[in-house]
Amino acid sequence: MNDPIASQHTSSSVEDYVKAIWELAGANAASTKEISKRLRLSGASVTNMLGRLKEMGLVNYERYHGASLTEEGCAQALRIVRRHRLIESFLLEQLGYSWGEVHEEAERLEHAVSDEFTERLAEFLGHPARDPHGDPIPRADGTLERDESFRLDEAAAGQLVRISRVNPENPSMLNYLGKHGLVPGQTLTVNEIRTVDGVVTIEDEDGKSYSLGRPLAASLFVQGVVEPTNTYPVEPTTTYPS
Amino acid sequence: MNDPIASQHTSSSVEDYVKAIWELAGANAASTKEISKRLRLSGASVTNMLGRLKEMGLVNYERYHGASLTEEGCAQALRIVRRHRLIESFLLEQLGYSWGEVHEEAERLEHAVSDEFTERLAEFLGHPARDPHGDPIPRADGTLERDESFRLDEAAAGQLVRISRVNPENPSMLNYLGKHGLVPGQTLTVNEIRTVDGVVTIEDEDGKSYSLGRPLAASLFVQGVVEPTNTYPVEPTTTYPS
DNA sequence: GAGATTGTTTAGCCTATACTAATCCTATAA
DNA sequence: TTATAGGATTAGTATAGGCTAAACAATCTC
Ligand SMILES: [Mn+2]
Ligand SMILES: [Mn+2]
Ligand SMILES: [Mn+2]
Ligand SMILES: [Mn+2]
Repeated sequence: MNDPIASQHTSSSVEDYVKAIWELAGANAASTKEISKRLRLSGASVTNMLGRLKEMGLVNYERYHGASLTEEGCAQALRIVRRHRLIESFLLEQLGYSWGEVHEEAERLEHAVSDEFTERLAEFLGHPARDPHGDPIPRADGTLERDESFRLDEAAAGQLVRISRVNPENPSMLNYLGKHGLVPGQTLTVNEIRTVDGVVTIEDEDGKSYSLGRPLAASLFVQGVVEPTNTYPVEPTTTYPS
Repeated sequence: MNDPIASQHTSSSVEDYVKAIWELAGANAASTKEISKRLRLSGASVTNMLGRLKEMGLVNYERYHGASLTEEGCAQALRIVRRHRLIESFLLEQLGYSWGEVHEEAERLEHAVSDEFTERLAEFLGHPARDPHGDPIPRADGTLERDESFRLDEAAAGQLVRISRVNPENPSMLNYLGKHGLVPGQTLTVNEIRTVDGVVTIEDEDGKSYSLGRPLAASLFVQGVVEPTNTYPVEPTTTYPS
């Protein structure tokens, strides 16, 4: 059914398109506009590529109705995302890159490394579960830890939460958050969610409090801190981003 | 004089051409044929690219008379070779790649890493002077340790020599040499150089002896082991391969 | 239901980098 | 000095992946 030869040589362009669709829409369809905005390409270029991705069996696409990943396309996307997040981890933890620098470098390297390299790197790093931004690293078998976190500005006042991940898109926000220790793993108390302007006031473990504007608050993803109620160990997985 | 913008975006093709000329000819001119054989491209493709490399100021080229690197081209080549050899070192020493596997992976990665990555990797590895094959790693400033080694089959019978590098081109030979500990640093005694068939008989530090056919003997580069006669520390450098 | 708006596609074009086949040069050998 | 073999170039073509401008479709507003 699938041509295993064809699925070998995906160019870096193809890989970036497939990844973009996965990040934008998960299992749903992404529009031409969304993709073109994210990849900073003209709409015409995207239309053209969607046709070719369809030929390659990587997306379902009908003109004027966007594109969604096929199973093959989703598998490809996960492969690239795994590479990306492992490489980011390496850059930060081993080479001493800063939080804001890792993304750009990984964006290029993800297309150049082999599966061999990827798995050896995973081994070298001790098979990390999450990247420096708290995003789960897809496993070699193509499964992904489900992420149950929500945006900080959607928390409730008084709630005790833990930062699980941050939006990696904006380097200057990353920079600010990193400087103040607002990184994955940090526990926070939500003091106030002000509906007027969206400012969220929080207090960290050391009792230091911050007032974060909506853009910053929306780029912090948290999970409620609760006593575990599970009696049996269930680890839900998915293949799409949260 | 030089356009600093133009020298920024060298594609991976351009980088491979420049590196090939450096490896084939050093400061001299490489012929279209030589380049096409090394890169496994048609002669027509090479002719075409040489014209463009000339436009970019990377080579001196006159049709029918081969191409030699300009200063700018040589600097580019050294940058790529530095990346290549540092990456090879990382793959072998840190990720557990075997001798035969490192070259192919480095051949792709050398085009994807940034200067930032390269220098952080050099730091991470402790600024190694040579790669796993014994080839000197160009320094960040564009200088290169001069290599005074000669082919094992050009040694003299009875001579005491040390392996300084091995030809990295042939994976199966690398494999054989690696398996028998015939790696850079190993000291050997040359027992016989048989002119009839080119077989070289050597003895390693443990007294084990080998008879190497011409192809194998020619892919081992050695230096004579002598007492140092230098009274002042001179470290000769160059920008071209030996 | 008719425009107006906005997103999408088509048409036409461009560059980089390959290829083959045909032609042209150069150097060597007689 | 000239024929010739082999290397080099040209001519013509292909593919991937971009672009702009113009035409077209879907949706939103009145
Ligand atoms: Mn990318
Ligand atoms: Mn990340
Ligand atoms: Mn290469
Ligand atoms: Mn090497």
